Amino acid sequence: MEKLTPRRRRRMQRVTMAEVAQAAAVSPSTVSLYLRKPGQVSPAIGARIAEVVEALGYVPSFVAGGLAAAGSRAVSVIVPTIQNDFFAGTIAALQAMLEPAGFQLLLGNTDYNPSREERLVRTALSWAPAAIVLVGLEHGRGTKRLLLGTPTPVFEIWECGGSPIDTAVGFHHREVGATALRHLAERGRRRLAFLGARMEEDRRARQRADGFTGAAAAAGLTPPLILGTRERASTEAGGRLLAEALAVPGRIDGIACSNDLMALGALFECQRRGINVPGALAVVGFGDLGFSASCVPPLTTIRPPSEAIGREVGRLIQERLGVAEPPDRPGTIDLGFKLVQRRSS
Amino acid sequence: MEKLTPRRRRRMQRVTMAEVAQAAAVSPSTVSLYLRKPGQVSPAIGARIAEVVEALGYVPSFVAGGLAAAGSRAVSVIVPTIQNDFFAGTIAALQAMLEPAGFQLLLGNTDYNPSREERLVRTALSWAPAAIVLVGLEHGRGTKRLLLGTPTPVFEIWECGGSPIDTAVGFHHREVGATALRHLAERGRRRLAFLGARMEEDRRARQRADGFTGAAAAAGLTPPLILGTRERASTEAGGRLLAEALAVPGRIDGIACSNDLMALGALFECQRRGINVPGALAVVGFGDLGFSASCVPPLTTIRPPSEAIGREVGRLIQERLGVAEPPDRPGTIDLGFKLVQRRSS
DNA sequence: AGCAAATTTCGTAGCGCTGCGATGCAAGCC
DNA sequence: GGCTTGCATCGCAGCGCTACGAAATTTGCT
Repeated sequence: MEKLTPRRRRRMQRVTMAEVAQAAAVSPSTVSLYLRKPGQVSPAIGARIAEVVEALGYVPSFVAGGLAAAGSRAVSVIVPTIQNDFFAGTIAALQAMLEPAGFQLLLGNTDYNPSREERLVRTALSWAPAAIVLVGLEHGRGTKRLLLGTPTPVFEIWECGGSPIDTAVGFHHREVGATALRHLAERGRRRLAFLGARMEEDRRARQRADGFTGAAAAAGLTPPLILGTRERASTEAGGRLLAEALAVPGRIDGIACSNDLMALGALFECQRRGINVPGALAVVGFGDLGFSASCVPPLTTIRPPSEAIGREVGRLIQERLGVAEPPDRPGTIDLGFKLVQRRSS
Repeated sequence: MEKLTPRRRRRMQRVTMAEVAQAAAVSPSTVSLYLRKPGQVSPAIGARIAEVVEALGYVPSFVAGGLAAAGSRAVSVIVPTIQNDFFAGTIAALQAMLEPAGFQLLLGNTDYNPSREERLVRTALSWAPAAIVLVGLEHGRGTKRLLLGTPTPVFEIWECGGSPIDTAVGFHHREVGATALRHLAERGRRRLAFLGARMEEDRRARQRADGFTGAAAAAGLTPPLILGTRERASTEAGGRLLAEALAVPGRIDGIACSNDLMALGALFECQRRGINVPGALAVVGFGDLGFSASCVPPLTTIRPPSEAIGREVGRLIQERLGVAEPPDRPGTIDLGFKLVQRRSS
């Protein structure tokens, strides 16, 4: 029984580790060891291997490596949208932490759709990533089941206060809303409104609105007007919602927005209508985006720890690298936020 | 010679395809076939497999699959930065095209650093992606060598006019600059300036500036003032550069910016100084970002085909899926751009 | 020098899956 | 009936690499 047709399989790589080993006159194990832990190989042989790698243009296969090592150097990040400076900042910071360690980011965006989130989590797990990062503490049944059943570390970011699957890194959105309200109250504002985008889907925006309302009650103020829109945050929506708020009887004198982009739109609307900010209307945003410090007037806003979240998660992932067990119990890291007062309030 | 210590290796998966096969009383090949091409398996057996998959919570391993199939369902995307609405839009569109086909995006950002680009390309290739997407036509020596040596399809996006490695999908930035200039000239502006960010690193911003200058010469105008900054585009930088431009003797009456964010900053600066736009100064941006239609005054800008690039690349990747050979010769797809006139000019 | 200990190198057995050809079996044809 | 044809299913040999333990070599110590 001999091979009649020698099976010819499609090859993936041009140069394999075995070829490098042969050219350097060492065993494949040594090449592998050198590539992973150069310190454990004698300098002479190391140099020889390095030379051959360079000469042959060898590129290791993470696919094969991941299979053999039962785990890849990839981190799955699943966010609602990347067209949003909040998450983009976190992702960039995370990437900056992870890149030196040779990690790759696997990106997915759910567009605030739970069933897409589940599909993405499933795909993510198929890659056997070193960790999986997703936004928020609320997930669909199926998603939760998938995540609870995996040994992969799970990081839930940009939210605090619920019960995380593994580790949460974020801050309290209710507290953000309450802070905005207290600030406006301190500035003497009494008739307030909250302008939000995507309030149905974005639980965190809703939490900020709730915190705003709650703090108003605590301060003995008239319940604030809560206005929302289905669309994503934009200056256009901000302008439109402000117009709506102004049309309501009983003149408002202060607003908070779920996003600086909305706040900027409100500022534009004020400019169009000749409303003095902060004289007639105080405006507080959320996000401290690129333009917030230099618009007219500069925007008072609440700065979330976007980059800090990315950095912290990056750090935790590396810390957990070798560790097989998840921590004894789920943990939450509250990174807080900061009110940045500028001239719009 | 018997196994004294039965080698125990770390397992990657909780449930493997073999276990699914056993539970469904079929061979692993059939499970694999069903998962990849359900139509080629009889309905009865297909249903049985589906049931077992669900019951066991089986998640296939793309790592093992990719190794066996010599190629993975991942697409590497390497951009200068994701903190920029331009590229974020392209990535989102690409993701939307690819997600239904089960692809994953591998993201990297170079921060406009060529050596980081090379490192990222190397990492990307290690994943044996179905395609690799990067921004621009200019790459370091090493990067180019890596890309020329791979059978993986390479897409260079957001630029046209050079010689692509494989396929380019973008538009002409020089032409963007020229269009901005011609528009300003038509509106009767004669003393012009161009405000750019990251001009050293961002070749495309430079090309827009060059096109602006070139068209000015062609129109017989005084050579425009070209002002740049090292930092990334921001309203703050836009305001500062406008201040610089206004300080130069010989009053300017029209500006073009390398980015709508810069243009917005210029508008803010005008507002602060009481300069009438477009009366005393016409402003043209680039990007048509979210706020551009609703700022004060609404911004005339040039809209790049951000999403169209993503969609087109997504389409091309799927088209190339089974095909082993790259197209006969490199190709370029010019998606054009559009001047959107609003009230700032 | 002689021996134990430490360090460096190697051989081998998979990781979980897919592609290829083979096999079995029912249907179609002369 | 004997033959081909077509279809569904199966068996097996890897894909390229890493973990593990063992072998070979060097080092340290008396």
